[in-house]
This record gives sequence, C-alpha cells and structure tokens, in this order.
Amino acid sequence: MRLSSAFLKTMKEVPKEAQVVSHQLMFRAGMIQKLASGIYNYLPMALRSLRKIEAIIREELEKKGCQEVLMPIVQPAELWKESGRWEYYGAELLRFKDRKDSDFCLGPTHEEVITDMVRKNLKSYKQLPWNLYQIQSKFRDEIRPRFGLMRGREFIMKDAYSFDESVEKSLENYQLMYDAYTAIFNRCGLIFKAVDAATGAIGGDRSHEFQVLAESGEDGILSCSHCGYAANEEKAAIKEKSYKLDNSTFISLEEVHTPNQKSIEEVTEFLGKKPEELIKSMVYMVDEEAVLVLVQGNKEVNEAKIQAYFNANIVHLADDKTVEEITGAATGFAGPIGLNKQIKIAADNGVQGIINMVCGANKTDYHLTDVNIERDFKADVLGDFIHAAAGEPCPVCEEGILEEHRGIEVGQVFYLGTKYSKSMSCNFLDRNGKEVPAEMGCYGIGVGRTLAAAIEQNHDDNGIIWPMAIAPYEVLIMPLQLKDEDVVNVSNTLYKSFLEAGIDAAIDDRNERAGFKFNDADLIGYPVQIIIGSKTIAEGMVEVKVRATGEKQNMKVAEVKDWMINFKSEALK
RNA sequence: CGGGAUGUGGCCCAGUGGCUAGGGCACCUGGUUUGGGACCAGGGGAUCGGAGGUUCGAAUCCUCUCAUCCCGACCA
Repeated sequence: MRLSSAFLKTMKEVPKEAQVVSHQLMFRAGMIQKLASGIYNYLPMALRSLRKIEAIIREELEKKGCQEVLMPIVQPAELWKESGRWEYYGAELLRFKDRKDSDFCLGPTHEEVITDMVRKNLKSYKQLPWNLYQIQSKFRDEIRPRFGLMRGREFIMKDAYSFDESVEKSLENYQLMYDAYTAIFNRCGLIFKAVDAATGAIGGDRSHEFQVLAESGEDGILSCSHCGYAANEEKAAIKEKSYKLDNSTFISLEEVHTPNQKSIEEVTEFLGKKPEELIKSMVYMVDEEAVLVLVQGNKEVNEAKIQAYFNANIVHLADDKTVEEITGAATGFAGPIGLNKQIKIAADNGVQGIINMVCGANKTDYHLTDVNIERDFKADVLGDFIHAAAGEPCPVCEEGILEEHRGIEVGQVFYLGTKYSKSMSCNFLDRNGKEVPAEMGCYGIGVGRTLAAAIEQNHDDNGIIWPMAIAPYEVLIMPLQLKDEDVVNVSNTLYKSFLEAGIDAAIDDRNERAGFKFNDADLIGYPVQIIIGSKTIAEGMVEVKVRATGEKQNMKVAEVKDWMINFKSEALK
C-alpha cells in the first residue's frame, strides 16, 4: 500500500466519547468511525487486521474438522418461537415485521437457525460428528453499548455449533474447540485465561470463557493463587465448609420493633449488630415461581447461581407488590418465618453457620432476633447462592486464596446438551435405531472485540504496538526525503522485494516531514519501520526500527529483506 | 429503565440576550522549511442537533423532541 493514496486519516485528538485506549487509538489511527451508537464503519486498516484474525480462526477450526457455512442475519420469528426464546430473549433481540406483517428479528446468535438447518439434513448417527461455523455480523440491541468495538450493537462474531451422537462425543468436541481457542488467541499474541463461566440464558451446563487480561475489562475473574482454578466472578464457587452449631449458645427468638429500618445498614445500626449476623431475605422470580433466597447479610446474592441451580430461563427480583403479597409486609421486612404465602426457601450454605441471627419478621417495621436455622425454620434447598470475592479461600485446593483480575471476554465455549435439539426436534437414529436428539455445543469468538483487546494489551503512549500476526501491515518503509533519488529508488526497490517475498509492506510516500511520518508510524503501530534517509543511504545503509522495543539499528540495504523475513518468522512462532 | 451530563465546520473547544459566530487541529493555494505531529501569508468550509415559542433582537431564555456519553440496573 502506498500511503499517498491510502484511505487513511490519522488524528491527534480523540472525540470525548472514546473512553478506553483501544477505542481512542482505533479512532486516531483511522481504523473505525462511528455510524450510530454501537455501530461502526471498519476502515481499511481495521479490516486488514480483522481479516488476519479471521484467517487464523479459519485455519485453527479447519484443523479440528469444522466446516464453514454462512447463515442469514434476518431470521423468521417462527424458529425463535419454537425454541421458546422469542418470549424471553428480551429487548436485546431486535424484532421487526416485513411487508406481509410477518415477524422477523436480526440474529443475535444462531442456535435456532443452525438447529433448523441441521435437522433438515440429519438422519443417522453415521453422519456425525458435525461442527459448523460462520464468521458474520450479529446484532444485539444492547442497553448500553460502549468502548468502541468492545461492546457494539452490530459486531462481527465467529460462531460454531457442534452436533454429536452422545454426551461423551460432545464433550470431546468441546475439548477440541477449547484447544482451538487456546491456539487462536495464542497466535493472536494475546495474554489470556480460560475460566469457568456461567451459561446464562443460552442454557447448558458447562462453559469456559476466554478472557484477555486487561485493566479496562468489563468482567471480573477470580483465580487461585496456588492451583490452576480460575472462574468468572459470577461463576466462582465458594469453598465448602461443614457447619456444626452448638445448640447451647442459642437464645430464644424475639420480635423487635424496627420502624422504617429496611436495609442491612439501617438494621445493623439500629440493633447494634454486625452485617454477618443478619440474613438478607429476598424474593426472586425464578421463571414463574417465587423463591425466597436467604444469604448472610454481608454477602451478595448471585443471580447466575440461582439461575443455574433451578435451571431457569430468567431470574429477577420480585416487584414490591409481589413481595407484599408473599410476605404480608412491605419490602425490607421479609424473612423465612411466618410468610403470608408459603414459597420455596433457598438458603445459601453460609446461612447454616449463623447463630442467633436477625431477619425480617414478615411484618412491616418488625424484625426477629436470635433466629436459628433448623430450630426456627427449615430451608427447602441449600446451596451456593452468593458471589465469591477476592481474598476468600480457593474452592478447589487447600492453600490458595482467590485473586481478582479484570478481563475482556473474547470467546466462550458452551456444552449445550439437548436444550435446542429437543425443543426443535433435531433428532437422528442412533446405533439402536432409536430416534434421539443431537448433543450440541456452541462456541463464539468476538472478532472485533479480539482486535480491541489486542490493542488494550499492546500499546504505549505513542500508539498501537501490533503483534505481528494481526498487524494491518507488517512493515512500513519510510523514505524521508522524496527529492533524494537514491532514497526514493531504494525505498521502491525494497517495497517491491518485500511484496514479492510475501511480506505485508506499506510505503509512506507522502510528502510530509520526517517527524510527522514517525509519529504516524508509531500511532498505527507497524511492527517494523524501515527508515530511509539521505545521510544513511549515502553509506548504503538504512535504519530498521522495531516498534515493540524501540530498538533501532543500521543495516546494509542488501541485508534488509532477509532480516525482515527472519524477524517475521520469529515473531510468528 | 433510573440517575448525571453534553450537543457550535471532519476533530478539540470558546462564545450565557446586542455588529458579519471565534480559535486550535485538519483541508486548499503560495512561499520558507525539512530526522520526532514546522513557520508565514492568503483561502474554503457552520441553516450553532431539530421543531415550536418569548423578544425590536436568540447559539445564548422557555417548551417539546432527537442524538450522544458517563454511573447503575441488565447482558452469549
């Protein structure tokens, strides 16, 4: 590429809406421009990098036997009604009607379409396994798009779906994809962690997220300081304890007047108790069923764990009206004893360890003190329903402590089971001639987000520092004096020889001053700069600068090509 | 959806009732420069987000509306 005719404009200043460094640098380097909130134009520099990431993805997936397909963005509502997700996917699913008044949506993901496509072709176990993928635009009408390509509404995603005859085979496929993802992100030059993850609305019961470690990451990750355990904050487990309470320390239950004291802070202050002596009682709607969730006062309820425990589609707090109906009291005075309407009580394991605890009395302006589990109430279910936090013991090993990191989720793999194949009758005849649903997995990579994450992890004050594998160009040739014939001739010759050697080279043949070119080159982040100036060329030398280290060395013109070929292959190892 | 903020040339910002709406960056022309975002001179580009209203007079005040950003809730 000759920069003199490139569709490229760099900027010294950034729009104030760009809040994170990847967004700022992508804007300044002329890679992306916003069209609407969360919707971006990809300019040539960005697209070149995206295509390289895509090429890496394709290579690694084909190695594992995946086959590429392309499905439509516009999808008929019927399929979504069949899977049930038309009802509960929510406003993130952009719905619209065609001229015949039929319902459609823009695909936020493609489980429905792929399952439909596969069931039309799948007859026998002999055809399996299949693992189909595509790289394509998705649309999710996010409540709050932000951070440029990090959380857009329209974005490029690689999504893959596996179909297997058995759980074992499906988990083998899952592992293949896990390995492929590890290879992909390694090749992209990223520092990342694969962590245990919640499955959310997509369903299924096994999942890992690939998190690129970066301060600006939206996700919290907890990992063990000692063993290899790592999980998304919302999935991270609590270390199991055994609870033996000494009955002799129990005191008798009492009702106390606590006028207008609703929150944990208010009640603890009013009664002179510590937060850990209280039980937080919250009414949740778990799909259609109301459940009273109990956790220790100093802990936070983890909705993802409730959703997983009850295998629910949606979990949300009940509204005030429902709370009043169930408890018989205003919100803020709920508790496990004396509910107006008996509902299921789900207590976090930690509640078993509290002696003489305080909870709402299900009576407005009253709490109960010195309540004890088993003696005063029973939980219908006990489980892990709270958020883990940094500093807590590792749930897996004996020595470790959980540490927190921030991460950008660039990929996630799910084992789905038969959630979609059952609801959509994606069946086949197994070895016994019996019709059974396919075992499925699904696997996503945010391609644009991977690009943004790479910049978050690889930049300095001057600009981007591209990993070689995903740099828009691998090297920039910089003739500094366009009036000097030797400079121009050597530059052009090198440029051609690079292209012939299969190196992605650009040449800055713009009539600009040296300082301008240097700053631009650092901003865009070409891994290598070949600086060609009158002084050095007179001695048959050029200057080679490595962006990542800032190292400069003079080199004979004749040696530059081989050096570059070698440098590139080293960088791609 | 709740809370907060902002909309003035492509980008950053000034202008808070009164002459033809300013500056910096970017862009065009000429000249001087030429190894870390040059300088001088000249020039082009804006219905001040939109609609309505108040006023002799509105970028500025009022009403409505649209858009964007931040925090929260929410989210493969």
